[in-house]
Amino acid sequence: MTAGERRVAIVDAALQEFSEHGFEKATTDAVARRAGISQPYVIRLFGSKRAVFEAALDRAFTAVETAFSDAAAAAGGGDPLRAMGAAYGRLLEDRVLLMMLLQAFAASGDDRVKAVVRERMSRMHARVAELSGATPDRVREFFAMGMLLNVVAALELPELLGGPDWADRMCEAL
Amino acid sequence: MTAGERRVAIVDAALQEFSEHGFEKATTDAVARRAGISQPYVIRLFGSKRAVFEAALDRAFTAVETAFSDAAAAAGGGDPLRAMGAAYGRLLEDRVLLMMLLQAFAASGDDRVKAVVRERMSRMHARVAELSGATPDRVREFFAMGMLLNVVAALELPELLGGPDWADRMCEAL
DNA sequence: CAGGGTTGTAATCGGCTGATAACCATCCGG
DNA sequence: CCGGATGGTTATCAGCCGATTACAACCCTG
Repeated sequence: MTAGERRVAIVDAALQEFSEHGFEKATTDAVARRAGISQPYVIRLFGSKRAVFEAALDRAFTAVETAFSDAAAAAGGGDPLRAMGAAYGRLLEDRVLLMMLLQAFAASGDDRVKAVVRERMSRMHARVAELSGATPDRVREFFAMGMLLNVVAALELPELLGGPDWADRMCEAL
Repeated sequence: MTAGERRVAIVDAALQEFSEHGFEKATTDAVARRAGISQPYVIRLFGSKRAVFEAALDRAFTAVETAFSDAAAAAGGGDPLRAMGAAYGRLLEDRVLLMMLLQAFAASGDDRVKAVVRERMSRMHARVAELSGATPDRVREFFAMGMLLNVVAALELPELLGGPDWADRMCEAL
């Protein structure tokens, strides 16, 4: 397997580990085992644990951006913002991407992570505003609901549906 | 100083450390130094690092609940939900409480943390619905905007006001 | 088939950190 | 003044984890 393919596999594994455990608790050894290789090789291909984290974060943001672009393109005559919201809801299903974003927000105490997140969020905001043509108020509400859904995903509230009604109420936004 | 007073001081220190660094990266030694005592004493008074975290989390949730109750009580004839939103904005100013909540969400990969957060969020949701008398839709939007503000606080976007316009747009919700 | 680049591993190190154990100081009631 | 309860500390351990080093297998290409 080429180093490039290996890198992809490592980012796959890293996305799982970091999204579940966060930057600090996730170990490069767990990433390596998940990718089927040895821990030192992970470090060698990326240089450091932080670099692996940033690669995984980059993929997560890129996936969301792609989903938004595709949804807007496929919206046709409908409301692009609603189409993007539905696309985000679909991303929610596997929980991994969204948890990764939440972990990145939480890791923003670190200045480098914060800089990356700021830059990507800035891009995403501009892109959503451009694709949707919506008012600033609606765009803000769109992002607010997205953040709520991140937390809903983190707490695994969908599995509570049919339970306490507050979970229902929050989830029906989809 | 009595053990009870010491516990309060430790929770104060823990709130700072955990909110900034998250559960994993924050150290009991840093908490101890901030509280002006030795690291083993922190462990002895709380039993474990996790217990310190949970105590700090409890205080954060309680502070928010108190702020909401006070705001609703002081709302008079005005809109209680708007008053609570303003109160949340005021809490945002010191960033610590909100960051603590965000860290708790991120730490929800841990089942015990997740259980605590679910329970407290459930209580808070019920309380807000009761105090405000608002429709489920409005209550959900209220929480969504709160989650957005958490992220805004984490990324320290207010310091960007006057910079890229997306930060302005998100912050003007206050 | 020589040999260098590529892909990978085993062994190990070194620092950090939560937790434990043992000990010490101070205060106060009888 | 004695002795236990209370409020602490120092010293130390034991495990984890990221990173480094040195080495090994493989595969092309000339």
